[in-house]
Amino acid sequence: MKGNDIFAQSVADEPASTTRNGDSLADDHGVEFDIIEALFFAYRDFISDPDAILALSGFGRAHHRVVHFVTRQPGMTVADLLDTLKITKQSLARVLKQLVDSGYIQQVTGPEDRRQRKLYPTRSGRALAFALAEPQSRRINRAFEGMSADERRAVARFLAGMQNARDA
Amino acid sequence: MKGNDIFAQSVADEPASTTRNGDSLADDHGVEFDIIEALFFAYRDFISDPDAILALSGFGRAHHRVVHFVTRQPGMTVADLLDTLKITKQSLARVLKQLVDSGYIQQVTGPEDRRQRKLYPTRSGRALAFALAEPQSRRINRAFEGMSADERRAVARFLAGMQNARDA
DNA sequence: AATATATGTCAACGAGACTGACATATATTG
DNA sequence: CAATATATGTCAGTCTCGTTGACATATATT
Repeated sequence: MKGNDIFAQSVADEPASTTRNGDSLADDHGVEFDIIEALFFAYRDFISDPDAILALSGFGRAHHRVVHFVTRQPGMTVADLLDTLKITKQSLARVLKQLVDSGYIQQVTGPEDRRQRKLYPTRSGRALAFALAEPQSRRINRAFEGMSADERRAVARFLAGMQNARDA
Repeated sequence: MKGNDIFAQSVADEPASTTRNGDSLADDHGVEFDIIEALFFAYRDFISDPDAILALSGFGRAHHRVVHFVTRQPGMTVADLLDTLKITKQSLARVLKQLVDSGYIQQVTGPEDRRQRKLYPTRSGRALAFALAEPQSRRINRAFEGMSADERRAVARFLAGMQNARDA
């Protein structure tokens, strides 16, 4: 209905580039469109793996991240976690509370600084973290198949190079 | 206040693994925790690049994806786009409408099948797509620095291997 | 003529992020 | 010791972007 009769204008706008090479026209200007898209699809599928498992506990991806990092670095403080996830404490609060209430994470008053709450996974928290990591790990190993150790190191270097500079 | 005096229980729960190697204990079981985390940080920083630009137009990441794919594949239908993004049409509707209303995307009735709405970027839509891709592309090239053509191909193969099987 | 398909739209909802303001316990500092 | 700073928690409201379900319209297909 609306917007159909502006076809003429649309074509007049940029006919050459729109039809130049028939299909994809964005392999231009040296922009890494292919890698950009590959990253989008790879990451989307990568994070979809744990979703089924999370749904069983009624959790989401936010819970996944928390359980993961606390398992990776037991004893980290709330501030550490906020810094790692780059979210606000209000945002973390709900998720963390649910994980504590459900018995996946425990908070311990800091032995030196009693204002701190050091975070530890419980046994089931660790189990959950591993269960969530397992399908992702299998996907990674599948993607690594047929690659030399050098090539695998290149992938790791690439992923590190994609990150912002870290303060720590 | 609550949850602090269960420390004893927490420690009794799993003392060996929690303290075995001091810091990170999750390099266990052959799980690819390092790559999992590297992907998390890499992707988070990667998508943060365009956010500042998007904020200027009042758009979000959903708009980014639409402008990107329509620019990459001009003339794609709404169904194509839904299939690519793996979201519902109701979810796409708002975002697409805003982009059309703002003059970044045009809809053209399909010449063969008049039920279809083929999607094209306008000149400013293309400009936006390129502006958003540019910092991401620079980040990718930075991560590629010092890598051989073989290693770069390995990265591309890895990202492809991380994706689910595609129908098309 | 009946049915299927492509798209659009209304309404309600949920996850997960945000800002702003304020409370409490504990450390640090003047 | 008093004042201030820090770590954490919490209440309230908002935003983006996804969801499901139901229904409408135009066009194709059978």
